Amino acid sequence: MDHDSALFENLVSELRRGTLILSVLALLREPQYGYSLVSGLESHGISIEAGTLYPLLRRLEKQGLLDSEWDVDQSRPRRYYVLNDSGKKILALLSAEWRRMTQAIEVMIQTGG
Amino acid sequence: MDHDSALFENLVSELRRGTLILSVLALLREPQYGYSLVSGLESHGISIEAGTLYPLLRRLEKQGLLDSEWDVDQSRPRRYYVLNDSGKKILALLSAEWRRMTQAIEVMIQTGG
DNA sequence: TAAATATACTATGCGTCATACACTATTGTC
DNA sequence: GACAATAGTGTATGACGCATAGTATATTTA
Repeated sequence: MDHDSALFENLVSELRRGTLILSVLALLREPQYGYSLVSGLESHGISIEAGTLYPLLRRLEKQGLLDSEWDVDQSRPRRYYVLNDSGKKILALLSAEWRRMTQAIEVMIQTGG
Repeated sequence: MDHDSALFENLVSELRRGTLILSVLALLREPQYGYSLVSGLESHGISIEAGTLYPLLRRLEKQGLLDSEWDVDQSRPRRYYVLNDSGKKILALLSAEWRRMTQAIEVMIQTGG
């Protein structure tokens, strides 16, 4: 990997940053376990490592946006995560702010200011 | 400021992160000095502190995406920054990736997966 | 039986933003 | 003439985040 593409990859990482939370919150309106979240995001073209996701889930739960519980009734134990009311509220606010930002940026990309 | 809005502000900060670079690069297709960048971003609804912008400009220059020079012919010295060829290339790539990401996220926000 | 997939998780380093801080020149107002 | 507001550039540091690398096991498939 040459310098330019390394730099590009780094900038893309930074773009992904922050939006990751929004993506995860959006998917967590329905209960999901970690592995299904990784697959779900991947299927939407958003790649994330498990080692990145789990600490994020811990943090979101600590911040009181989601709840989690183990399901041990299936072939294998899975820990399910889902938004609670607070999380749903934040998701709505964040989505609105996201759209506002994307529109502003789109204008700048197109016109240059 | 209560807990919820503090949390929300924090998440918005994270959203802004990364997109800041894209915004700055977009505006720097035309030469700008620091203060004009802050005003320009502000007029698009993207707020940024000068203390955040200048280190970012240093970094982008160090990464070889932009050039800068002092203009001392005006009433007051100003340092102008502008994208170079490498920066323009990166901006084009990054814009494309940005649009791809926003579309993916929009789908997730709307459908939940 | 071997390999691939499914599944969960932690620790730590590196990089980035935000805040606080420091400084000067010009313009406008009373 | 004095004072405030605006214009303008920058640095240092702390808090916090992702990414990488690593660990571990169960189930399915070949």
